[in-house]
Amino acid sequence: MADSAEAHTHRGAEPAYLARLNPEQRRAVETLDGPVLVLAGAGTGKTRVLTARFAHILLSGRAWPGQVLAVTFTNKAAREMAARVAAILDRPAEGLWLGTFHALCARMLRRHAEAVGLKPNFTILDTDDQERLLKQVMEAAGIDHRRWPVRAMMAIIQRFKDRGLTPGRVTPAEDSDFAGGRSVEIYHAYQQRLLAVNAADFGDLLLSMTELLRTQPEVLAEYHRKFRFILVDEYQDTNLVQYLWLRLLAQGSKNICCVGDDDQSIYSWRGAEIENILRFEKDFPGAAIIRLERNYRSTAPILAAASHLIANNEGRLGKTLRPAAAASEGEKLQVISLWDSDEEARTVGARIEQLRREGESLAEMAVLVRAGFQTRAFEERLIAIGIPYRVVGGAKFYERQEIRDAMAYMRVLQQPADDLAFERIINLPRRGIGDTTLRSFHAHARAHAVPLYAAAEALQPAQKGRVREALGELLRNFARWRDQIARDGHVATTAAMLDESGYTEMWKNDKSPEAPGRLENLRELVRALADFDSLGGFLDHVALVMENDEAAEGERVSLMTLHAAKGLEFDTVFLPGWEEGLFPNQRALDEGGARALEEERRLAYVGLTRARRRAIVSSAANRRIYANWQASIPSRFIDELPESEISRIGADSARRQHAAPAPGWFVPGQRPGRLIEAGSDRQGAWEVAPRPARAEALGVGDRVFHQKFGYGRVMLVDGEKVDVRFEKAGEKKLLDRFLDKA
DNA sequence: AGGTTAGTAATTTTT
DNA sequence: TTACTAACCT
Repeated sequence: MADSAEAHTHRGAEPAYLARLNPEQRRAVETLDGPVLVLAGAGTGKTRVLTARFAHILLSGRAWPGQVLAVTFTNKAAREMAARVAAILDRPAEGLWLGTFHALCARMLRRHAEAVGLKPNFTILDTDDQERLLKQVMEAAGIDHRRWPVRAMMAIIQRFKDRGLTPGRVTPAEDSDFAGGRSVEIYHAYQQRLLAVNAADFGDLLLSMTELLRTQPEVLAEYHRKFRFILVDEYQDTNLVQYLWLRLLAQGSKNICCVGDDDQSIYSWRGAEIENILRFEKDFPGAAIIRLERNYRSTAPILAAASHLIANNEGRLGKTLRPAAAASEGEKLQVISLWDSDEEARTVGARIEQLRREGESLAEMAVLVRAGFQTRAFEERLIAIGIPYRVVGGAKFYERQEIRDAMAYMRVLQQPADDLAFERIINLPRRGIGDTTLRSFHAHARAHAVPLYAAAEALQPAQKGRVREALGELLRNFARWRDQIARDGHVATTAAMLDESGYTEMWKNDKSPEAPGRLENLRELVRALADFDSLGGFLDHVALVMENDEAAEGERVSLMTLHAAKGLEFDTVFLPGWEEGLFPNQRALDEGGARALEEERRLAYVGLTRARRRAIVSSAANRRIYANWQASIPSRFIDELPESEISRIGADSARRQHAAPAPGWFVPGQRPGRLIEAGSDRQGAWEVAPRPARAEALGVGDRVFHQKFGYGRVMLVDGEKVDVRFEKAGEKKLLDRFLDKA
C-alpha cells in the first residue's frame, strides 16, 4: 500500500517499487523498448523484476492493462504475478491478459474456434480422455496395441504438437517409424476425431492458435494491434510451438521480455527446448541481455556448491551466483553416506526431529527426491515417528474418479456431441448397457456420422427390456436437465443431475472406506460451481486451472520431487538418493545421453538452490527396488561438489562397505547385514540383525510400536497374526514379531 | 453383463 | 513389492 501511495505522490523521488531494486534488476524493469532477455539465477528476485516491470509499464502510461500479454507456465505463477502487480498498483488489476500459455490460448481460440473447425463451446480434453480417444482411433486403424502401445503414440503426437507440426506439416524427416510408418496417418485420424467430438487437447490449444496466427494475417494483425508488451516467465521451459506463438505475436511491438534461467531447464522430456533461451539473441535481433546474479536466498556455502556443480555443464549461457549479503558464513553442506534406504529414511526422520527440537519450523523443511516413488519410504518413517508432512504434487483434485465422472455428466449436458464424456457415464451407475449395446451405438454413429448421443437416441426404441427402459430414462433426463438449466441455473441443475441420475446414490451405497470422501468431493465440486456464471466457464477452469485442493499451509514437512520443487524455497532441504542410476537417473541417461546428464545436473542444481540455510545430501549403498535389494554407488554429482564447502558424514565406512563383501549378501527380499554407524565403538563391524522371536505373546489391548506404522493398539490376536489399530496408519493385520510392546 | 485371475510393467508431468 | 489391464469365466 505504501508502495503505490509513494508511486503516485512522489515528486522527484523514485517510486518505491523501483527504489528497492538493485541496479541490474532496475535495468531489467526500465528497458521497455525492444526485446529483453533477463537471465535470472535462482533466488535473484526474478518475480520481483517481472511484477515491477509489469507495473512500470502501466504506471508510466505506456500501455493499458489489456495491452500487456503476460505468460506463465503455471497457474500458481500467474496468480502470484496478478497479486503482486495489484499490490504495487494498490488496486485489483482488471482486464489483464495474464495466464498460462494454455489458458491464454484457450481464451483466444474460443473467439476463433470456427476458423479451426471447432464450435466455441469445444471441450478441453485432459490426458485421460486423449488416451481413450487415441485408443479408439488406433483400434479402428487395426493397430496391434500390444506391439504399439497407445502411450507411445500419444507421446509422438504430443511431440509433433510441441514442435508446431500439424499432420500436414510433418515432413518425412520428422516422422517416426511407429507402427510401420503409420504415425502421421494415425495423428491425422486422431485430429479428425477431435474435431468430430468438438474437442481440443492441451497441445491443440497452442498448436491451433499458432497455426491460425501463421495462416491468417488479419487475425495476427488484430493481436499485433492489441498487445504492446509481452512478458514471459520461465522462458527456458518453452517448447517450439510456444516459441513460435510468442515470436508471431512479438512481431508487432517487438517489446518482448523473457525471463528465465538456462541452468534450471528441466523439462526437455516434455518438449521444452533449452535452445530457445540459448538462441534468444539470434531470434530477437538487438536484444538486451541482463544477468541477475545477486542471490538473496542462500548462504555462501550453498551457492558455492551449486555453482561448482553446474559449472560441469557445457551448454549454458553462464552466470555465477553471488551471495547478496556479506554473509560468508553459513553451515557447510552435509553429505551423508548410509547403508541402505531404510537407514536413509530413519536418518532423515531423526534429523527432522532434531531440528524441530532446536526450534526450526517443519514448514521450513523439505525432502526433495528424484522420483515420486521415493517419497513413500519417508512418508512411512514420518508416520512412524509422528511428524506431520504433506506430499506436494500427488493426485490432483480433478483427476479423482468421482470428479471426472461428475464432470463427464456436465460435459454431456453442456455439449451432447462429447462422445468421450457420454461413453464414460452411459453405464455409470450401472444401467445394464454393456459392450455389445455400446458397440451398436458406435456402429450407428460411424455410419451416419453423428455423435454417440444421437446414435443412442436413434437406437433407444430398438432396444429391449431393461436396457430400453434405462436408456430411455437417461435420455429423457438429459433433455429435462438441459431445459432446467435455463430456469434454475447451472448449480442447482448440476446438483439435481448428479442426484437424479443415480450417481450420488451409487457412492452412498458403496461400502468402501473412500466413499464418504468421494461424496464430500462431489459436494465441494458443486460448491465450486457457484463461483462461475456458466457451466462452460467452470469446465474450462477445471481443465486448465484447478489444482490440488490440499492445504499448503500448516506446520508440516514437505515431500516432493525435484521437479515439483522448482520455484520454492526452504530453510532446510534434504536431498536423498544421490546414487548412480537413481540420480542421475539411468533411464534418462539411456534415452538422452550427454544432454540428459546435463539436465539431471540442472535438476541437482535446482535442488541445492532451494535451500536457504541448510542442505543435506545423502546416498545409500543399498536400495530396495520392488522386491529385492540392489547395491549402488554414490552419485557422480556428489564428487562434483566442492570439498571445501561440504562436510562428509560416514564416508569412510561407506567406502569400506563397498570394498568388503558382506555376510548374507543380497538375498532377495531379505534384510542385508548392516554396518555399525560412525560414532559407535564398534564402527565398521558387520551386524546382521536377525528379527528376534517374540519373547512374550501380545494380548488384546496392548499398546504396540511398529517400524512403519508407529503406535497402535492390539485389536485381535490369532496365533502369530495380530490385528492392530494404528494411531496414524489405520487398521493393519501383521505378524507379531514385527511389533514391539510400547 | 459383470466379476475374477493371470500377466506385465513400473522417471520426472507446470497445462 | 504393487497396480493396472486384458483375457477368461460364470
